Amino acid sequence: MPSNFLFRIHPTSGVPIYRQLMDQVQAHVHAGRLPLDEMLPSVRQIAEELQINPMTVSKAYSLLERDGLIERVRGQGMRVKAAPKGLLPVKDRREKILPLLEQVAAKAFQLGLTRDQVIAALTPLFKERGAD
Amino acid sequence: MPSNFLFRIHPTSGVPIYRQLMDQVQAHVHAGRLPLDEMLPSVRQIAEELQINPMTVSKAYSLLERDGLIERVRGQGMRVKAAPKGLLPVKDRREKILPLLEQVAAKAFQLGLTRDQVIAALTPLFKERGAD
DNA sequence: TGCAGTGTATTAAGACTATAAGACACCGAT
DNA sequence: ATCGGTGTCTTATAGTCTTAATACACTGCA
Repeated sequence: MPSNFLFRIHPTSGVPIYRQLMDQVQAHVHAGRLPLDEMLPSVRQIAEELQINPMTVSKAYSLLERDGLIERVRGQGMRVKAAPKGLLPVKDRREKILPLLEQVAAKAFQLGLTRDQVIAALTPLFKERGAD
Repeated sequence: MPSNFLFRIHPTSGVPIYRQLMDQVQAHVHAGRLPLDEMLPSVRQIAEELQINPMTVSKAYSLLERDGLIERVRGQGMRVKAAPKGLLPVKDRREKILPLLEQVAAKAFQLGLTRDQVIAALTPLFKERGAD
């Protein structure tokens, strides 16, 4: 069993709890801490650990399932799902990430970081996955 | 008057508008883009520009005044009360944008977008800010 | 003195977030 | 079949966020 818990809530951030959970699941999947086909902690388990309501966790899980990142296994729980790579045209996928990129550009401007500095910081976050 | 507007709202971020405004005012003050004793844009001016309610801007201003960052001048508006802090080292500024970049990388991974595709989508967003 | 501009108070309404307690269908194992 | 586990549905309640329309005291200026 994993010794350290995977999730944490930042109460002062202003971001809804279910959104924070979604972001962290996504990050863990990307980082490989939640491998493919791995079962996620149960809603009651996370709710107990974070002292929040199970329905809040359920809301995060449901939206992640809608996004195709995880899947529901009846009577079992939620499982990390293989990315259905390429179902959507590139243009649509780009549109989905655009709001995030706008935040990046705004924050970079705020901090006085150039485009190249941002790219330099962003590049190592992309994992090597052999040929694309 | 400055040609470029100082504030921007990200509707998809989940962060309340008044919190976004507070963060941006604070960043501008710290960076010196809003110097000491400078008058801030009026609540109605910002509300018009961002297509939001004046009371939402007022809420941000009131909380910033409570924090001592700005002060109210009756009949005039809000004035910057805090001195600009020195620009942080690049390393610290990079740290501040890192969580956002991790989110970008994770989302890109989920969508099956490569590093180059992300950069291609990000670059034009920097050009809108003028030369760096 | 008017007048336009400043932030703010008020009231009302709607959407969203989170909690609580209970119930359900489903699954695996005893 | 029973039991404990899974996610989810339902109902209700409370709080926050945002908008809208109106009004007020205050200030600088013509």
